Amino acid sequence: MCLREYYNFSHDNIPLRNGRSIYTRLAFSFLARVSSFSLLHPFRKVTNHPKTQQPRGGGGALATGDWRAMDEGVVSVDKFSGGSQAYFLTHLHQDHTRGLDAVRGWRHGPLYCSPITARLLPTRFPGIDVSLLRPIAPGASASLSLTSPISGRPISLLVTAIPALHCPGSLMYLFRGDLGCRLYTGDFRWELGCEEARSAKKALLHALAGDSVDVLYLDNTYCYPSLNFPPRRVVAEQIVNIIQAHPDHEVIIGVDTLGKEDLLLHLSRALQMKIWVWPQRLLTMHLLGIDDNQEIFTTQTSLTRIRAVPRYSLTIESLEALNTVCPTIGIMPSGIPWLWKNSEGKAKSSGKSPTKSFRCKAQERDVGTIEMDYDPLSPPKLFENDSYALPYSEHACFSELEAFMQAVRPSTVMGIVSRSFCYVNPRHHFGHLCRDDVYSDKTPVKKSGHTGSLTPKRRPSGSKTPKERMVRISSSTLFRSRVIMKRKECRGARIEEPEEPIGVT
DNA sequence: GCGATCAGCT
DNA sequence: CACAGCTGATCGC
Repeated sequence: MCLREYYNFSHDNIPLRNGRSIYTRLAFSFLARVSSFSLLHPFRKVTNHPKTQQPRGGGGALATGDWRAMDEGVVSVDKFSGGSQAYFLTHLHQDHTRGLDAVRGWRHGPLYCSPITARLLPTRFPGIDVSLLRPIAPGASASLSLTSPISGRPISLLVTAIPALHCPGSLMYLFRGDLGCRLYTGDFRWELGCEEARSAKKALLHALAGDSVDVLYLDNTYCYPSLNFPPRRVVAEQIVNIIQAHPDHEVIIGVDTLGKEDLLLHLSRALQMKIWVWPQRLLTMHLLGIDDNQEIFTTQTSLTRIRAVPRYSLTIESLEALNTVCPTIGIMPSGIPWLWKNSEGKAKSSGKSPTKSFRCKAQERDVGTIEMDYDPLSPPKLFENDSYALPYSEHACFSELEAFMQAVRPSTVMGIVSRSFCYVNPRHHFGHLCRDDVYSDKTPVKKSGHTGSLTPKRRPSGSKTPKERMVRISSSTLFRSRVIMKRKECRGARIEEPEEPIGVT
């Protein structure tokens, strides 16, 4: 395949070191966007107010209707379709910003987020009215005086931002006040072996001030008992070793638009090498302030053999194409288990993409239990001999979720991720860690919505007994249930409103 | 014709 | 089977 052919086919945004034709559709779209980049408006300051004391028991001070109001007219998290009085963004990944309008901007109301997210938002949503942004620093609180759209009575909330350690600027939100005590984790990691996570735990416990969480909305992405992976710093060092073992290779690392910066920084420092990123990613790095002297990241391909490329660009075809020009290895740092489990470097290359190869493996495993525990002694391979997948995850693994549950001990817990590998309701695994699991045996396997409003939903029975839930679930069961749920979603299945507010007895 | 949303895919 | 994200098709104004 000649170079021109290579750049003409779909994954044409991986550059070569000779620098030819590196600017791609992605790069051009970045340039178009950056032209409309404007300076940030000075943000309105968030003031702290004394904690609003509320009776225990999950907001029992208010009538049933006010719980629905929290869904319909008070507060939304990672949901921006309007109709609420205050909006909260946990982090700037695309699947958490649906409803934010990139062109016409944001008009629905005050939008709370971290200062880092506020800094990045105008680059992703150029039309946003920054005067509506309400940055909350990690650990800080803000008080909200809202109104029940049903009763017209005032609602006081105190929200505290907790570092989520998922990607730069990611936050959890702890809500206390007239609607009870609710913790929305967003996507998070919880590596208690690291100082950052211990500090986040401290901040969380401090914010709780002895109060207990009525409803925990949990990142259940990897809520499956055998999904455990090492801390990120351990995996980062493994990636260093892999690159060092290929001194004459180009290296392609798949990353997203935000996240895994610490990995790239570690690689750069450990290997004493710059890292190529695409132009928008470079802007992001500079906005994050992690490479002010421009010593680490570059958009010049001639300066380095390590390139961070959009994750979707790292495929069998792109690697094969690159290897026709120069020896290249691919590295996929990802928590997705079927990428790094036991491929033994013998992937089926008949498929056009890594996905197809792994789908075959998943089907072969359907008869058995999923076993995803990571073995660091076995070099993980992605889909060819020259590619590697490592469990560098920005989401908490099962043991971390368990530790989190033990620290929080909520009255009840709900998963916030519907499109994930594990869509089993976290209550199936952590019900015993809930103080008052009022929905035992009555809950759907999966929450219908992805993220968003803060009103728990439930569906009448039909789920398993507690004993049945303890049985390890085969991947075929997971797959079938998933398909069913997806079809229901496609048909527009709805979950009815809760018959009574959580915690009201 | 345009933007928003959805479907499909990786 | 998809962490998050791209692309093209379709729909409604």
